[in-house]
Amino acid sequence: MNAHRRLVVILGPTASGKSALAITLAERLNGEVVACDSTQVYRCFDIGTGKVPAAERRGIPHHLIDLVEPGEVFTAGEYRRRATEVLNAICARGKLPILTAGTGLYLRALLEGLADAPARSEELRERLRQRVTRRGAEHLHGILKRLDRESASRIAPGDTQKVIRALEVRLLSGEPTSALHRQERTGLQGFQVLKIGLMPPRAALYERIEGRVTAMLESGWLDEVKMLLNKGIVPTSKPFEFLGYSQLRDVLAGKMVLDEAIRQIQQATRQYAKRQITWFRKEPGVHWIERFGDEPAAAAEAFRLMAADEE
RNA sequence: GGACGGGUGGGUGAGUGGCUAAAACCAGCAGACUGUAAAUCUGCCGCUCCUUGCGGGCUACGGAGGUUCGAAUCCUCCCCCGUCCA
Repeated sequence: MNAHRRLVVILGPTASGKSALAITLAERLNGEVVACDSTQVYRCFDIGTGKVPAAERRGIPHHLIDLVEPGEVFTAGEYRRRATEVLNAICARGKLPILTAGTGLYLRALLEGLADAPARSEELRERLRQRVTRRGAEHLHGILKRLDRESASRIAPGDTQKVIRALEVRLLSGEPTSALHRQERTGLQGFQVLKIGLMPPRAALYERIEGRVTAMLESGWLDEVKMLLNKGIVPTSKPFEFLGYSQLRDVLAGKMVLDEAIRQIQQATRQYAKRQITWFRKEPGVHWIERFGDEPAAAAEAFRLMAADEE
């Protein structure tokens, strides 16, 4: 009965114009925007994470933004739960949900589901991390090799973060991660999904990223960071790892000059965009538009795709 | 004019006779990714040829010569850069 509920996903690298296209589509198709972005879920970190200011939302509701405090840990599993709820609620209201996706893992978690694996355990992670400090990354990978040979062969010995997660799953569930991953997972139910990918030419994208960084600074990014610090948000909390925030934090601490920070932020953002492109390239069933989302031609193409998808 | 120090691959920068197409890092490109994902990690990275191999050829350490079986590494001259002395 609800198989004809629709979901539009707009995906693409940072600065490709996802938000602009989403708002345009939402205005004309009675839609609401749902963010699929691991950084926008954090409150107070606004400018650098690219949240669309309320004044520029043209009355379109935006969801899954400002979900947690800076000190909290947010995960793909949590995103999936919240997003599923929000999507269902939007449809129940008779509106069209439009997802703007920059975080590939969250999108996959939502659409395809996650394995039935245990959530993270800070205590266990701490213990494993200490082992790495004392015995080295290779040692931990060796343990994984004994406990879950298959996962060990797929994870590089130097990738401590992933080695720890695999061990965590194995130790907490008693089963190898590889086995859990083979089990059936349930993805998003009852939606007809249309994926639109924005892929402007690389050089133009990089240029836009550079301009975007300076524009963010002009709109008060540095003051935002200053306020966060004054408010007492710990400088080592998770969101301070986000692109730009660590550099601006260092500028305010007198450890870096602004020009150097700008250079580094632009560079890091380009590298990030590249990683997103690598991830999205293999996302199945994407209708690619080789333009920025704010170009009229991109919107026209998106509407065409929507209409074609209707049938 | 003189005394030192230095000129290395896109950048920084090791290397003082063969193990060096030349460490390491950065940038760049490509890739991986199931609960930290704006994170984390991996590969490639002078040109070229093929039977794609711990394969062949060519070019390369400011320039030109020289010593040597062999030079980024030693010698000579020259050109630049930095510091100091006049």
